[in-house]
Amino acid sequence: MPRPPGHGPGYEVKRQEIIDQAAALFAKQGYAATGIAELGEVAGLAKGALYYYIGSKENLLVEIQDRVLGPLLTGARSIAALDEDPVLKLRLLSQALLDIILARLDHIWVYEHDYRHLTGSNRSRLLRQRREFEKIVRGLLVAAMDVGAFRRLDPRLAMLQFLNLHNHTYQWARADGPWDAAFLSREYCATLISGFCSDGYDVAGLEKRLAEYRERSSA
Amino acid sequence: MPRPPGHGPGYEVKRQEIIDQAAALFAKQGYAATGIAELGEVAGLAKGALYYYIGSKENLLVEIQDRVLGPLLTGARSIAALDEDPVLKLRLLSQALLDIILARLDHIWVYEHDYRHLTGSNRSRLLRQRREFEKIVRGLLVAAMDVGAFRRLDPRLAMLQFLNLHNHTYQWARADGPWDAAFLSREYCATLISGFCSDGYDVAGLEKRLAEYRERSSA
Amino acid sequence: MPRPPGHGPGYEVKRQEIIDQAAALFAKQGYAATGIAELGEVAGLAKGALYYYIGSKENLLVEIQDRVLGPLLTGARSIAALDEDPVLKLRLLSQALLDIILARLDHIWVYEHDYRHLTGSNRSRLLRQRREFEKIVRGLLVAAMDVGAFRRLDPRLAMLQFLNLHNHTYQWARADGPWDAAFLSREYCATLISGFCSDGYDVAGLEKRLAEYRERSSA
Amino acid sequence: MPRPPGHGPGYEVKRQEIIDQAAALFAKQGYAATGIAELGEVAGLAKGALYYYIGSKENLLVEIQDRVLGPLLTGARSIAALDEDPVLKLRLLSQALLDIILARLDHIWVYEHDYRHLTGSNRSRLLRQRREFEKIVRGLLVAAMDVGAFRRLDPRLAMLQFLNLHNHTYQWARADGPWDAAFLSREYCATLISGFCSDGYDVAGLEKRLAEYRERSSA
DNA sequence: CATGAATGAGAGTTCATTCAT
DNA sequence: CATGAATGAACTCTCATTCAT
Repeated sequence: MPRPPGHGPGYEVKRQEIIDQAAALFAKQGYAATGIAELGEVAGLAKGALYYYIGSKENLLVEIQDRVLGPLLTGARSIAALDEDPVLKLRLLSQALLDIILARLDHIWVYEHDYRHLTGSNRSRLLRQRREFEKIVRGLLVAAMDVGAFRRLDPRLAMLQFLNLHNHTYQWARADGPWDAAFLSREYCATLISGFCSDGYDVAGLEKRLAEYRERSSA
Repeated sequence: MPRPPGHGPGYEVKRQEIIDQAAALFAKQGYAATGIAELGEVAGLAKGALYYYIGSKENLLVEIQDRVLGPLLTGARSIAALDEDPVLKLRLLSQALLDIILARLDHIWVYEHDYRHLTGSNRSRLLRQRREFEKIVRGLLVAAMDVGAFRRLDPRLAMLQFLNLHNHTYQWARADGPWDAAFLSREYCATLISGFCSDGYDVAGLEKRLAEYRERSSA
Repeated sequence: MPRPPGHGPGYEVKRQEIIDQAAALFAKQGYAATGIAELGEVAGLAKGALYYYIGSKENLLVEIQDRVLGPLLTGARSIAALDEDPVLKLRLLSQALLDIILARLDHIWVYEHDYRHLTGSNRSRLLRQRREFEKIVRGLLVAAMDVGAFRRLDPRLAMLQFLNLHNHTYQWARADGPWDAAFLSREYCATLISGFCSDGYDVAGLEKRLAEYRERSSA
Repeated sequence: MPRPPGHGPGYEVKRQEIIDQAAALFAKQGYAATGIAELGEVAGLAKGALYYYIGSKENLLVEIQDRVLGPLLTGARSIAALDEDPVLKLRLLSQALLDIILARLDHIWVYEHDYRHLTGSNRSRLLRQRREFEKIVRGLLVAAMDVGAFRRLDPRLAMLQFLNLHNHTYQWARADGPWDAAFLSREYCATLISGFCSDGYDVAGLEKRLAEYRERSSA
C-alpha cells in the first residue's frame, strides 16, 4: 500500500473514515455501481481531495479486504496455536469468524462479492490469504479426526461444509437481527459436529468445555 | 420476454446460444465488468446484430435468472406436493437444488452475484420467486418437526442453515469436480439431519428410504 | 426519382400508400425521430420489402415535398397566367395555397419542418421551387401596385407578409377544425388587402368579383 | 436547472457560452441532427468536459427555450399590465416579440422547430408558457374590440393571424437584414390593424400615439 | 490540503442500409 | 416480391483519473 510520504496527523484518521463510508456504499450498491463522485459526496470532499486520501478506487477495495482478512487470519492463527481440543478450537474459530461477519456486515459483503474486481498482485495476495484460512480450518478438522472425535471424512469436503454454512451468513444477516455471533456459532457447530462426530461423541458437552476454557483463559 | 414478431427458425436457437455465452462470461468476470462488445466478440456478431437477439443487456440477466429459478421452482413445487415423509422430501429437494447448481454453475454464479443489477419489475419478480422457494424449504422443515422427526427448531434459522450449506456450493464447485449432486446431497443432508433430528431418529435409514422411493416412482 | 425498372402493377399503388403513412408519421414525430422499423410496422412490411418500395428514407422526404410543391406550383402558374385583376388572382392563389395546406396537413408539416434534412440536389431543387413560388406571389403583388390597387410597398416585404400569414397556418390548423380554406382565405385576404390597398380601394367588393369569376369560369 | 454544488466563478460564464454555441448549431442543422461530439468540437471541449457543463443534451434545449420564453413572457406580462389603449399595447407587444425574434434568430429557430424533442415535464412546462403568451395576445385583441377600436372578430382567429404574421418571420429574417424590429412591427401592425379595425378608426394615428407614449414613459 | 475543470476511453443502445435466400 | 439477419457507424452519456491553481 504505497502512500505518498509526508502526511499530517489527521491524514490516517480521515482515510479510515473514508474507507468506512466506501464499505457501506459498496455493500449497498456494489463496487462497480458506486462512483467516485458518490463517495466524494458522502465524504464531503471533492474528487481531487478524495484521491489524495485513497490513491485509487481499487485501493479502497484492497483496504476493505484487508480489514476482513487481517483480523480473520490473526484470530485463526492464534486459535490454531492453542493447546486445546481440536473440536473446541473449531468452535472458537467458528465464533471468531461469525464475530467478524456480524460486526462488519458491509465489509463482508464487499469481501464476498467484489474481490473479483481486484487485479494483479492485489488479487493473488487475496487468494493466498484465503487459502491460508482454509488450510487452518482443514487442519483443525483433520486433527479432530485424528483424536477420534470426528469420523474419517473427506477433509476438503468437511472444510467446505464448514465454510458454506458460515460464509453464506452475510447474505441474510442484519446488524439488528435477532441472533448474535455466539448464538449462531453454537447452532452452526451443533449441526456440523452432530454430522461429523464419531458414534458416541458427546456433542452437548462441547458448550460446557467452552465455558471452562473461557474461564481459564480469562483468569 | 416479448420479442418482435416474425423471426426465422434459427432465431431462438441462436438466441439461446448467446445466453449461454453470456452466462459464461458474466460468471467469469461479473455482469458489470462484461461489456456488450465482448459478448459480441464471443458470439461472433457485431453489436448491432447482438442487440437484434438480446434486446438489452439486462434482458440477458433476466433470462439467466429464469433459467435457474424456473426449473428450481417447478422442481420444488412438485416435490412439496408429494405425499411422502417430509425428511425424504427435503432430501429430494436438496438433490434437485444441487442438480441445478452443478449443472449450470455459471448460471448460478450470476444468479447469486448479479441479481442486484436487475431493476424495476425484473427485480421484484425475482425476489418474489426467491421468497417462494424459501417458503417451500421452511414448510418442509416445519413438517418434519410436526411429525416428530426433527426437534423443535427456529424454522427460519433451520431454513437458513439449509440454504447456506447448499447455496454457497457454487463458490467452489467445478463442473469437473470429484463430487456429483447425489453425493453432495447425501453428505449435506447427513450433516443437517444429524443436527436437526430428534433423539433416536434413524439418520442412516434415510438413504434406504430414498432408494425405495426411487424404485417406487420409476415403476 | 430513378426507380428500379420492371415493376408489377401493384408497385406504384403500394408505394403511394407507404408515402401516405410516412407523411403521417413524420408529421407526428418528426422525420429524424421516425425509424424505418416503425414505418415498416405501419406498412405491414419487413424492412427489406420496405426498401424495395422506397429506395431510401430521404427519398420519402423528397416524395412528400413533391406532393406539396407539385400541385402548388401547377396551381400558382395557372393562376398567374389568368387574364384577371391581380388582386383577384392573389385571392385565388391564397385559397389554392390554403386548400393544399388544409387538405394535407401532415405533408405540410413535414414540408415546413424537415426540408433541412434533404441533401445535395434534392435540397437545391426544393429551394429552387420554393423561390419560384415566392416569385409568383411577388409578381402578383407588384402587378396590384402597378394597376393602382395597392400602395407602393416593398415587394419583398409584402410577399413575406403574405407568406407568413398563410404558411404558418399549419402550426395550429386541424383537419377537423372550424374553418375551411375558403373562409380562411377570405379572412386572410381581407386583412392583407386592407393593409396593402390604396386609399379608397373597395376591399369589400373583392368577394363579389370572386363570385362572378367563379361563375364565369365554371360556365 | 439544478446544478451540482461547488462551481468556480468561470463555470456559469462558460456554460452560457456553450448554450450560445449550441443554439447556433441547432438552428443551422436541427437539434436531432446535431451530435454531442460536434458541440464539443465547437466548444473546444472533450465530450466529458462538455457534460460537466450541460448535464444533458435535452437540458440545452430547455435552456434555449427559456431564453426565449423568459423575456417574452416577462415583456408580455408587463405590457398587458400597462394602463394604456389596447391597440397601443398590441403595437408594443408586437415590437417586443419582434425584438426577441430578431435579436436571437437562432434561438427562435430552435424554439419553433425543436420543442417537440422535449420530454416529460420540460414539454408540458413549455406548452403551458406558450398558452399563456397566446392568452395575453387574445386578451389585448378582445380589449381592442371592447373599446370599439376593432370590429367584432373571432378572437382566436385574430390571435392566430397576429401570431402567424409575427412568428413566421424567423423563417426568412437575417441578423444583417434590411429591416429592424421597429420597422417590421410598424408594418405588421399597419396591416393587421387596417384589417381588424372598425370603420373610421385612425390607423395612421397609432404611430404618433406610440411616440407620445415613449416620450412619456422615458420621462 | 483542497478545488474545480478537463480528459479519453468506453459504456449500452439505435438505426439506415444491405443482401443472401 | 419479401424476408430475417447482419453490419458499422453514430448516438448520448458515464466514469476513474489527473492536474494546474
